[in-house]
Amino acid sequence: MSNKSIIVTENEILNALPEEDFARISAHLQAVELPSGRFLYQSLQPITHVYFPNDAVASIVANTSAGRSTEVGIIGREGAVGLDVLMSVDASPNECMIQIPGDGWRIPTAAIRDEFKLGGAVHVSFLRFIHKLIIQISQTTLCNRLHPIEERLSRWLLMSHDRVNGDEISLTQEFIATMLGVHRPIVSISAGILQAKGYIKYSRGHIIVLDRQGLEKLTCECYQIVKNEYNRN
Amino acid sequence: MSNKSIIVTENEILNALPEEDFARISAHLQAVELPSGRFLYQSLQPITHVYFPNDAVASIVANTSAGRSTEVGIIGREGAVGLDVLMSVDASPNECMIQIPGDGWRIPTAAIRDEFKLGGAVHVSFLRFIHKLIIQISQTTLCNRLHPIEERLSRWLLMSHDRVNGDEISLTQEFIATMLGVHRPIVSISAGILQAKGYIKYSRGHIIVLDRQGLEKLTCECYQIVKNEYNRN
DNA sequence: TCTTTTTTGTGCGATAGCAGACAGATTAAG
DNA sequence: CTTAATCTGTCTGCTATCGCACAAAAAAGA
Repeated sequence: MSNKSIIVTENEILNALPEEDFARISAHLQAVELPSGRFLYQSLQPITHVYFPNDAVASIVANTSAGRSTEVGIIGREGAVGLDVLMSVDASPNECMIQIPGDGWRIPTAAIRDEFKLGGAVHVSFLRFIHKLIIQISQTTLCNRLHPIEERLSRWLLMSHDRVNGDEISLTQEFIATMLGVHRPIVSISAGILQAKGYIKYSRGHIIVLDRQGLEKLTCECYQIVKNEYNRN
Repeated sequence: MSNKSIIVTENEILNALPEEDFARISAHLQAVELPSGRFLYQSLQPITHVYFPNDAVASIVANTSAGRSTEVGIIGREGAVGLDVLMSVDASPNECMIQIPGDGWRIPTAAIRDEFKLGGAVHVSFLRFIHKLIIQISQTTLCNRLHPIEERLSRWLLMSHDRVNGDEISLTQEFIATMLGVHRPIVSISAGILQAKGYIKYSRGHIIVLDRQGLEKLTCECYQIVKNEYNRN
């Protein structure tokens, strides 16, 4: 009886591992609650664990010293948080926080490094995910520069929706504005437009996605480009 | 007598390799001219070689189907182009082209993969560079969203200047506008402001950096954040 | 030298998004 | 039920940048 049959996870990286690789890792896995706003690592502070979200969603955020922020990437059940430690660094100028609460697993930095060094399935699948993340961040760079707010908001909702169970996303406009790097009233107006079209239902910190196809039609191509990369192999 | 003493390179990744690792790699190195506009790889096309620029500078560019573009990263002598192939992928939705001509080395994808698999100094230093690049792209994501054009232009000039020999950067406003993802006349005005301050001298496709410190004072903190990451270890 | 092409400077109207403020609505707390 | 806190919709003025256009300047080619 393998550990895999005991540890039930929704995390797709863990799930995709061959049984023997998973068995070695599972010895180090710790179940964690991931409440909203929890920092998984902070700017230039040591990254102590790598996290594997189940239904939680995390944001990688860059900050200015003037206190403004933008999300540069989003990680949920399809990936892992903190893989920076596999690239011979202990910290990042960015920070990572839980955007949508849930739970997940974590593993200490030293243990994941040992496993990575073995060069097996873990090595391949983690590098593959790092590449997907690079593409996501790259596309966000372009999107931030060239695309209007409604398309960006739609994309952001779709990417969050892809990573949660159900159709509800619980977040204030203030938070969304911070993630998108725009003025808060802009979110109010844009979300109002999406609601008027019937794509979402919005009320005091609770968004319900009503019509994914509507959002997909409205959003920029960035959504699909990143999705294609995530779906590759 | 090692190959290292025969092959003279300005590329810092190659230079930093221990002699025996370099010796194995050098057997596969091909000297290449890198003329302006040359594509090192194109969107979703196979990446056939990894390139190590000497004095050439390459841009990683993301495109929209509508024909607009933005630079997401810049790579020169401090790095290598096409390391995507080490992450179990053969292609990227982005493209990479030579922005400032010069020369460099290249090595076929298969050879670099073999070397990477050995897990030695090459493995460490390439992963380390991938992380630096991720931080550069992340910071560009924030910068594109939050910082005004003059600061972004200054940063871009500084990053290019860091990677060339001498103080001249030969590029049209049209090209710079494409890289920064802005309207061309905006570049005309911004560059005029930098020139009026005496930081640069501009004339028909030739920029001469006159006062780095001036540019460093004017640019946003993004420049230093990325530079710190590149200087780490 | 003359002509053509490329590159740059500049202008104008339109617009998206910023900065700050404020009141109404909803939720939470006492 | 009452009060306080939080969240959202809306307004006003303001600025940066876009979109488009066009002419001047410089370089390249004939």
